[in-house]
This record gives sequence, C-alpha cells and structure tokens, in this order.
Amino acid sequence: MAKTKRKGREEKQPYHHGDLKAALMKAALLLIDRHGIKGFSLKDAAARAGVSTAAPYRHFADKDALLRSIQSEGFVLFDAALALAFEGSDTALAKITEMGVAYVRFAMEHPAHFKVMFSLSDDDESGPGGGSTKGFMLLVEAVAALYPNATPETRNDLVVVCWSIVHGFAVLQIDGAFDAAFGVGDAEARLRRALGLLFDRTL
Amino acid sequence: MAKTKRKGREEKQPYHHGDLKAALMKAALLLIDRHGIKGFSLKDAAARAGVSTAAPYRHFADKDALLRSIQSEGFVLFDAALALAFEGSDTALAKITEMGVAYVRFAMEHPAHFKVMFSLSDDDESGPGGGSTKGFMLLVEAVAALYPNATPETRNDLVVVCWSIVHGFAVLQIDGAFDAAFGVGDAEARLRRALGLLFDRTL
DNA sequence: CCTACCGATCGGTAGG
DNA sequence: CCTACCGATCGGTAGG
Repeated sequence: MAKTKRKGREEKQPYHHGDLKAALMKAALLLIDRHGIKGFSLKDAAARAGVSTAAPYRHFADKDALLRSIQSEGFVLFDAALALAFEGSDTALAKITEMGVAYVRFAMEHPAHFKVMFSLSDDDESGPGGGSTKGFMLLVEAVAALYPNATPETRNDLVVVCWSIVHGFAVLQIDGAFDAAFGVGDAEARLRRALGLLFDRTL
Repeated sequence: MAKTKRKGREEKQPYHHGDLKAALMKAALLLIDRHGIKGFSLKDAAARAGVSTAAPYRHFADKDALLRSIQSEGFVLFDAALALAFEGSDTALAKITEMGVAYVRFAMEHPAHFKVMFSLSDDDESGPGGGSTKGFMLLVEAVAALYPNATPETRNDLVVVCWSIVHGFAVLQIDGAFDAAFGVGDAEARLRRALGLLFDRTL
C-alpha cells in the first residue's frame, strides 16, 4: 500500500527513497553476518533492498567495491568509538582500558563490519592496523603515557600486547569460544576483569 | 608418462595411490588458503587431486564433511603441538610461554587448518575452545601452577588473558596487521617479547 | 572412480 | 533503475 501514490519518481520503490546505496550496504551487512563475506551475493542484497539485480551496479562498480565501502564505513565508526573512549577518560590506564572495551564492543555490535575490516585483502595502503590509523595512534599515545620510561621498542611491544589481547578477546568472544569454555557470561565484565589482571601489578 | 604401466588398479591415476582422501584434504587446504572457506569448491579440489568431480563423494558425504575432517585433523595436530610444548618445558612460566609460541607457530604454519578450526560453525559439541579440549586443559593447568593462590574465578580470567593475547597475536600476525603497523619483523621474536612483558612483574 | 548431467545461483552486461 | 540475458561455476546425483 501507499507505494503507487504518486508516479513522480522517488515513490515507486518499496524501501529506500534515494538512499539505495545505504540500503544495499545495510542488506549486505545482514547477509555477511549470516553467510560470511564470500557467502553473500549482490543479487541477494539487491532483492533484500527491493531492487533488481542490476541496480547495485549504479552505485558500486562490482561486489568488491561494495565490500570496500563497508570496510571504510567500518573504520570510520571504529575510529570514532575509540576516540570517544580515549577522550572520555582521564588517566592513561583508563584510556587504554576504555579503548579496549570500545574495541570489543564494536566487534560485538558490528560483527559484519568487523569481519570485513579485518579480513579484506588490503591490496592498497590502508595504513597500519588494517586501516585504522587513528585508533592505532591513540593506543600508542596512551601506552606512552602509561609507561613514560619505556624505550620506543618496548613501547611497540606493549602496543602489541594490548592490541593482541583485545583483538583476540573480540574474536574468541564472537566465535563463542569463551562461552563454550567457561559458560555463557557477560562479555564486557569478563573483558574488564582480564584487562584489570593485565595491568594489575600486585598479582 | 608412466601412468598406464600396469592396469591393475592403483596405478592409473596420476597422483594418489589410494590415499585420495588425504589428497583431497591437502588440495582443499591449499585452495582454502588462497580463496577462503567459502571460496573453494569440491570440483577444484578434485581437479587438483587429479580425479573427476564426482570422486570426492566417495570419501565425503558433502563439502561440509570435508571441512569437518580438516577441522578434526587440525585440532589433533594443534593439541599435539601444545602438548609437546607443555611437556618440553620445566617451569609453569615456560610451559605457558612455549605453548603460546606453539599456538602462534601452528597458526602461521597451518593457516588454512587454523581458519577452518576457528570459523566453522560448531553445531555439535566439540568442547571448549572451539574443539581443543586437551590444549585448553593444559593451559588451565599451567596457569594454576603459575598462580597457585589465585581463586578459580581469577584463574579463569588469567586463562582468558593468555588465550586472548596469543589468539589475537596469531590472527593479527597472519592478517599482516603487525607488519603494516611496525614494519616486517620476526613474528616469534615479537611474540616472545610480548609474552615477556606480560609476565614481567618488574615493568 | 568416471561420464554425463540437473537445477540453481552467481557476477556482470546490453540496452533501454 | 528495470527486463532480459550470457557465460561460468557450483553442489550434488544417476547410473554405471
């Protein structure tokens, strides 16, 4: 109903009203979530957005271009979340901790974005961290503030530690490995305890 | 040449001589490495093994059965590597460290196995850790030995820390994230420095 | 283990 | 943005 109201374009399609590009990306994200990156098709995404199979090619050169758009969007959202965590915290330790929580939360709330961001072959530059230059630099800065006496090399190694633990946690949590091993639990609470142990010198 | 020597079966195919199952798994691993789990086909694997497209169905009910065989094989190899690292080390700290090195080394040497092991939907039981019951238990044991006064809850959280850092390191190293961020370097050396910092109380 | 084949789906294009 | 379509490939099966 209410779709053939006026014939003056913009009102004939059931879904979008000019934001087909966004609608296709949204549909693709849902399908990637369900079937993986290689397991979804542009045809499926088009159908889910309510358009023909040829329509996506008006907005994306090919399937890979769609994926790259999703990757870019993901890194923008990701960097914003990390920056917010950084700026919203006072101490260096709090900055690192909250960035870690934001990292994992992003991965859990945007698993399809996360998957595309880190498993798309970065043929181009895309910077360190698979594309997230900004978030990476904030982490380096926070680590430097927390360990002001560390050498640059040690600082890098500390960044490796923080990055690895948070990335590994995100992946294992999403895959259900922790829930399988320890029983279902609150992921954020589990992460906060882990990060607490990591930085707790009294253990 | 030299393939129609004797017609008494076992000598007509160019590759395998009865171990077609293993040949198909090997071919599949190579293709998964190149195109991902969803990106390889049984037909490709069959061709690479030198047999017809119908031949694989003599050894595997369907494509998923091949993947599950690879997953099982992967966990056997993985558990063996972790057990060897555990048993070959004296102290608890050494056990944890060497298991971590073995974990990452396995992921780097068997990336296709690793990918299948951790990204196949575990519809069945498959135990904690996505299937690796044995390696997981050894890690718990080593952590308990290293922190004998920790409560069971804290022990779990310490296992989460160790597992996360090592898994995250493996994934990020394989994806090339570290090389992109810090420049290409020796992965094992980098990991040993990171694990050293993790357990170094004097920092 | 092979030949031959089915039905389905896919990425992408022609030509409006 | 649509209809119609191509060539290719896929998982899987029939029937030896």
